[in-house]
Amino acid sequence: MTSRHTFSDRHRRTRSDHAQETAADYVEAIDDIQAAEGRCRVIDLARRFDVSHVTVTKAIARLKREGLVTSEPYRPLELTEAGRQLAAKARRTHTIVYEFLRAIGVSEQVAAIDTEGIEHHVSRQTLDCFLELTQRLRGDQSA
Amino acid sequence: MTSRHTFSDRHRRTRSDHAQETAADYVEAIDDIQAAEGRCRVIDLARRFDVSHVTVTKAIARLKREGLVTSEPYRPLELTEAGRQLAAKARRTHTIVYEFLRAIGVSEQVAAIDTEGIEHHVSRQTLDCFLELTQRLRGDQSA
DNA sequence: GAAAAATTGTAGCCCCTGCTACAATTCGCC
DNA sequence: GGCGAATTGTAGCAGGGGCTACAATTTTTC
Repeated sequence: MTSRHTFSDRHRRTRSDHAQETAADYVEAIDDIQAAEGRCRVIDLARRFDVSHVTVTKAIARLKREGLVTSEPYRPLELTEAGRQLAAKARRTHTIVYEFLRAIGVSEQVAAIDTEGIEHHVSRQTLDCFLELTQRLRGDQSA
Repeated sequence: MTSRHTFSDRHRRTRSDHAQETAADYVEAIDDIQAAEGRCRVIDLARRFDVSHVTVTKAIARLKREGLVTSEPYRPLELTEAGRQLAAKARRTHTIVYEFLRAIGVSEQVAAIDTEGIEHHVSRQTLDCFLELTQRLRGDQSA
C-alpha cells in the first residue's frame, strides 16, 4: 500500500501510457478535422484511423471521462480547453519529429509513418536535440 | 478484402503490432539474461520489466504459441531459433537507436529510456539514416 | 530429509482496443 | 413531410496486458 505503490506507478503507466498516446492522437485528429471541415464527427475519425466507428466511440467515451472531449449524442465532437492544449502540444511534437526525420534524409512517406510511431516516445531532451540538429543540418550542407 | 486490406494494413497492425513489440522485448531480454545468468526464469523477466510474474507467464504463453520460446513447466525459458534471430535483430536495432541518440547529444539515461520507446517504430530506412548520421557526427566535430 | 522460501502455475478480475450485428437518430433528397 | 441513406449508439465477443489470491512445484536451508 505504501512502498509498493510508489514503486508500481511505473507500470501503472505502462497501461495508461498507451491510453495517453491514443488520447493525443485523437485530440490532434479532432483538431485537424475541425480545422479542415468545420466539425469533427465520429465517422471522420473512424476513416482517419481506419477503424470501425465503434472503436472510435469507445475511445471518445474515455476522452470524455478524461475531460478532453465533450459531445451530445448524435452530435459532432468538441474539444475542451484541455483537449485543445493537448492537441497543440501533440502537433508541435509531431512537427519537430517529422521535420527532423526529413532533415536527416528520410523520405516523406516513411517519415510520415515513423513519426506517428515515434512521436509519443521522445522525451523533451531528445526533442530538443532533434530541433537543434534539424537546424544545423539545414544550414550546413556538408554531406 | 482487396483495396480495403492493403489500406488498412497499417492500422490492423495496431493491435498485433503491440504484441510484436512486446515479443521483441521479451526475446531480447531472455537472450540478455541467458547470456548474463546462464538461464532465464520467469521471475527474472518479471523483475526486468517490473511486472508481476503472472503477466510474464501470460506473455510467455503467447511467445510459445508463436514459436519463439519453449519451456517445460517450472523450468527456465529457452529461445527457439526464431526467437534467437528475433532477439539478435532487436538488439541490432536497439544499439543503432541508442548510439544515434547519444551521438546527437542525448544523455545516457534519457537515451536508454527513449530508445526503448522508439526502437519498435523506426523503419529500415530511418535506421539507415540514423547509422549514417551517427558515423558522420562522430567523425565531424563541427558543432 | 523436511520445513521454509522462492518460483511457477492457475483462476478470476479490470481496462483498452478491435470487431460484427443490430437499434436509434439524424441527414439528404424527392 | 417522409423515406432511404448515413451516422451514431449499444450489446456482446476476442484478445492483450495488468493485477491479486491461492495452489503447486522447485530450491534452499537447517
